[in-house]
Amino acid sequence: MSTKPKPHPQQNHLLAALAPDVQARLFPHLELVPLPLRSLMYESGRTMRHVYFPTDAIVSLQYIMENGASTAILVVGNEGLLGISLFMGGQGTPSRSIVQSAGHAYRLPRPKVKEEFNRHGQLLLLMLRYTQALITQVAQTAVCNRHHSIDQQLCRWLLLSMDRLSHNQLTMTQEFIGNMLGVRREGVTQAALKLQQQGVISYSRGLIKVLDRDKLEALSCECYGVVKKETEILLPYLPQRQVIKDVAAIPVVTLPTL
Amino acid sequence: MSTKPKPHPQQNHLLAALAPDVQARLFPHLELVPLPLRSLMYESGRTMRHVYFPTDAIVSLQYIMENGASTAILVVGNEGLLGISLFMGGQGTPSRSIVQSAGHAYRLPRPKVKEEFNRHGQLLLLMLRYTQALITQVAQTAVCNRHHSIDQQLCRWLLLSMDRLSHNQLTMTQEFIGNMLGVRREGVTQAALKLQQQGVISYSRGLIKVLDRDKLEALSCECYGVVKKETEILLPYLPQRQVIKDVAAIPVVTLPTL
DNA sequence: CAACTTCTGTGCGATACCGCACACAAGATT
DNA sequence: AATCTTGTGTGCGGTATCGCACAGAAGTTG
Repeated sequence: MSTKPKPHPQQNHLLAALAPDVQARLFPHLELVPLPLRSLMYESGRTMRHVYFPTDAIVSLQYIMENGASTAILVVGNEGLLGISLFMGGQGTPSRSIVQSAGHAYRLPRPKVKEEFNRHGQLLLLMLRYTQALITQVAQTAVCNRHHSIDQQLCRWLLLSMDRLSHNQLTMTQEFIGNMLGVRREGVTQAALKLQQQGVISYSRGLIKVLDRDKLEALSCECYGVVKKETEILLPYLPQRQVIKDVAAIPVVTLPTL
Repeated sequence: MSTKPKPHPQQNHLLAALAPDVQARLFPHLELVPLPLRSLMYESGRTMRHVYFPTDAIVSLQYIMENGASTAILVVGNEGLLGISLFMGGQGTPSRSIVQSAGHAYRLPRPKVKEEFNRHGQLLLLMLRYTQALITQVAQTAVCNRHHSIDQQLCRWLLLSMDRLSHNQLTMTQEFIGNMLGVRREGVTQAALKLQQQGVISYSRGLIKVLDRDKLEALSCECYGVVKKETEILLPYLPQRQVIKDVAAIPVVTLPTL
């Protein structure tokens, strides 16, 4: 086992934006959870027991149809959280959450979330704001699914993923992207080929490198920009505070295999 | 002017579900607003000043693309409310709200909503639960747009509208439905023809009558059922209470022309 | 009644995407 | 090296939907 440095809770923008006293209250109850590539964090019908705040992982939320077809409706990274039903009032959602880029998340158990909800403090306000941004993303996905080509949607998808990473490499096959966009793998192949020929990306066997981000944005549909702009209005980036010193004291948890 | 009986606040399920003391506190601050067919209740970029609780009107929320194409992502009737951004934390949303079936709504001004939010009472809990149901509807719309035929989506649309009416007649042209579904008018014509030939609906010049609701459900995609089921879990129907006696005392407001 | 507007029906070629089948290429396993 | 698995490229016919053009039908207005 190597001793890689633990990710810090402040890598998650929502946690980072909290006032020092709120951080001091909450952080002792956080648990660090490694999120391996392609692991399932949630499956329809189950009950979520934690809210997850990703630090360096990306999670996709997808709906599965009766015939097995699927579509991703949302991408969550360190700008957000997973498990809104815990404070919105439901037990779960008819969706599935899959780790799209390996990393970690800090999680807060349900009772603590409830406690914080009742306290009616800063965390609740942030969670609700994030939820509103989330709705925008889902809605724009609906519009995009209706009106835009696979080419455009692939660009949007790559950008959504890029924004939540600190580097420019994505680990996902065209088959996987097809599942996320709800289109055929061959359709993704065609679109990816065009992008590669234009020098926007390069890829091989599940490893995609983004070479020209500006061009990618230019080739994407407006949906990416609309959501980004709206999110920035709702969740303006707040300077990270440094409060916790002893990250090492936070326990590490292993997700049960699903 | 005729003296039709005013709709009662309790016709809105969320208001009806409130405890008597909450109703007593809130209802004096409600205003009745007539919602004429096709009027615009909200347009992207504006600031919403009220939360609207429809009693007998239906409102559609749509996103407009740069090229003018549009798609409805949500239908709101007496089961819900309009203006979630007022308590979720934003100023507005990049969407447009149009009255799809004439009727009325009671509205609560922003300061009162805020007050109620801070009180952290039953109304907030209900609004959040409704918001979660709303997310499910938007997400399912995204999936539906990706995977289902115009035929199926027309059925879903008719059912969504039917559920929010007390009768079986819809006043909307095929052109209008096309705008809502984000498809061509001709596509709607084809789908509607099939339904009429099967005796499921009959229609003429903007007036649609649903003749066989069961068949409509059978012909619809699963999306309708998924959302309905999820909504029923989140917002089980609560018996209506009768508290307010003097409905006539509630002021009637006219929406500014947009 | 005539003229006009609105709504609905229909035809036709173009296009995007699908489903399927298969070939090939890059790693992984033995 | 031989084999196997996984990921990617390609071709082909089928289908849903589009964009456009136009015709007819049902109300509306003058």
